Amino acid sequence: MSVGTRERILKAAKEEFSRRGYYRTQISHIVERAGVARGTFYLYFKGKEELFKELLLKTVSELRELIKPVELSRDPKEQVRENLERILRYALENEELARIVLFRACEPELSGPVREFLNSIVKLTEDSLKKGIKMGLLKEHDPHAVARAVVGAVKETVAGLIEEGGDPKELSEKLLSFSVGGLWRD
Amino acid sequence: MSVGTRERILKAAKEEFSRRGYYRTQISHIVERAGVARGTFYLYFKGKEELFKELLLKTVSELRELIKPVELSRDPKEQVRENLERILRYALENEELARIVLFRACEPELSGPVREFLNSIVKLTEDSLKKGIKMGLLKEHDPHAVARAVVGAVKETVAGLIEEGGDPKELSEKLLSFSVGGLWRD
Amino acid sequence: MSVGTRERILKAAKEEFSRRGYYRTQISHIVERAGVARGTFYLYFKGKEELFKELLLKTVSELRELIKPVELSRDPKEQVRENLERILRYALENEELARIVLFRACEPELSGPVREFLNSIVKLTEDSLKKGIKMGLLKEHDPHAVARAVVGAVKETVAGLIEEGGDPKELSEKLLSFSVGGLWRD
Amino acid sequence: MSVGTRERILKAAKEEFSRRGYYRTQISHIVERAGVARGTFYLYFKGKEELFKELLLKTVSELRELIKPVELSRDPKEQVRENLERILRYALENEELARIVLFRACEPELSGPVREFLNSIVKLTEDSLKKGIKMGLLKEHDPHAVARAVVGAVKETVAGLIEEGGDPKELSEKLLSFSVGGLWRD
DNA sequence: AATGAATGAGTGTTCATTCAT
DNA sequence: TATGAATGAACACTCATTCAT
Repeated sequence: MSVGTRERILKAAKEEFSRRGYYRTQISHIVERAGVARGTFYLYFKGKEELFKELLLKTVSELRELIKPVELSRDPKEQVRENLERILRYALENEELARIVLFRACEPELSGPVREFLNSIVKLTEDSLKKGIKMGLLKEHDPHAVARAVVGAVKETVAGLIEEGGDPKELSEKLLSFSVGGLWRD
Repeated sequence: MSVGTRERILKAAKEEFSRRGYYRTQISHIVERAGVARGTFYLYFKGKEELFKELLLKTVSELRELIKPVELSRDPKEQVRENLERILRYALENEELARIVLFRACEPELSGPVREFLNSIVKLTEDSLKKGIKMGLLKEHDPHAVARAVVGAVKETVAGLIEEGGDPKELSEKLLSFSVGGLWRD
Repeated sequence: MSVGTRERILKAAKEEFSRRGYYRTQISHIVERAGVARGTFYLYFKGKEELFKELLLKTVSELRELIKPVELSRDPKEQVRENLERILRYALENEELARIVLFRACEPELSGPVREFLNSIVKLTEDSLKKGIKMGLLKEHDPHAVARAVVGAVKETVAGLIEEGGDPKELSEKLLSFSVGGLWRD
Repeated sequence: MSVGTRERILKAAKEEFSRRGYYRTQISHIVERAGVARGTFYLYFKGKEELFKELLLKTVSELRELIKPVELSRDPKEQVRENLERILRYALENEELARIVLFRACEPELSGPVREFLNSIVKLTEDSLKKGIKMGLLKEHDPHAVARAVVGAVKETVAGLIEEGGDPKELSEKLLSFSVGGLWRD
């Protein structure tokens, strides 16, 4: 068989979870969509919760790999923009996973990996901001508060991309331009 | 009785929903916390879903009232900052409601009012940006993309305030300063 | 007050039970229709079941009183017809009670009084038939089987009167004529 | 397995419904009697009400098939008697179903199919009576009133057969003889 | 590896009844 | 007498999981 049973179930689960959320998605929805029997599901996954967490962990780990550390040898703004673009592109190409991470992981017991990921991104951003400030490149903002704001701006941009479509490259440029230059003309 | 039964149930429900989310919260959790009998719950609320929606609708409607339109007679930046401060203060004083709206309203059937609210705020922001651009006050950004980014920044700042604490006034200033002036020194 | 609270409740209960049946009728239906508070109901009745049984017992006892023993000094057929007419008239004037007894007393624990009443009427009819046979007035039918048939014919005629209306006197004549003379012309 | 799960549940349901009536019968009664788990019930039936209605519909449809139209080529009385016998025999062989239809289908929302069936039988009887009158075989009775009476007599005879036992053939003869010839000797 | 019938703990909701006022 | 807020036992139905085949 060209595509394994496990992959069929994973694909079906992504679709169902992203449409219905964790609690409204039933095992029967998943196995029907995957075209396998109920029992087969439990040959590949310990249960519904484990499967959901696996999807979350896989996604945040892939997202993490998309974020490359900024090197001093190249323009840092461009590198940040590339990171943004990669994330936006990933969300566009993995819409269901992005939807699950952004909108469907809200019960406390399930959202742990996502919250950790976001916190680590906030931390990463904060450290970069601190570095930029120290190097004199950035204004003297409160790095933590601004890091949260920036991460929030990115999250919402990703959400917008998923809901309304758009071009990852352009959006990354707009987001960067706003973050870097602010709104005010003067 | 100094405090009504309905209020006791509402308070307990806010606490439970904000801690456990909609699906993990059972009626028995709510009535036990409220110190009333199971049947009493149904004297005041049609059911679990209705109660949850009531909490969501009440919150977004209160949030909406906190946002005052910007008047031309005063400094617009200060008015925007006041709006931000009011929202942050509300979230701090109504932590449970804020947590429910931000983190616990994610199942598609329940999150409708919240999504509508956020979309309306994005629209409002977008219109303000357009006006500011037309008046020459703001740079020529894509108003829609930037509006999403700004709303995302606010959302995440609210989330940070709830999770880590902070001062609404200071945070509103930091948020405004970042949005207005951007990160870059030059 | 011209009409007592107890009577108001009884009246409301008759209406509700006859429309909805025992299980679909709730105490709240009865007290709302009666215009009294929930608690008041329990000042006058021990509970829902007791009230229902009271209605049944009252009705069958009133029905019983309508059936006069046949005297030898007058035409027996006319006396039977008068009994029938009285029963039909009672059903027409007490439609709700009749409906309850005929259609709404079907759960085993509730229908006891009605079944006993019907059995006693079958017995009464049977005895009359036996007497009539002994006196040479009636054909030599199986008295028990025929008594059931006759009682069934009366029951269904009462039901028809309630559902479709009609004149008690005429119906009693038709019923008697059928029972006495049968269908066959020859 | 020699007998299917669905049949086991149906059998148990017939027994419980016929003994306790619709509302007093709990799903737990049915599944315990059937020897299956609670959830198994819902694999085969949508719910308690649907199952009850299925039993009613099945029974009235089977009863309907037992009633053969009277042909002109044979003695009409004998054909009517055969119809009666078939119905009585069915009731005897399907005591639980007969008991449900006769005694347990009394709540307005549930009794619809039974009422329709009885009305159609009254109509059928009425039409036959009219034909008989037109052909000069029967006396000039009010066909509708007499049809109700006849159907009532049959119903009660069925009830008596179930409660007290008896021979379908003999009972059909007695019932016919009473209906055809009446009670009066002269 | 795959099936799908069977399981049973869990949960939202109802409604007759009580009791403090 | 009358009230009506409060009670809590009861019940239908769901659905993740198991297991014999």
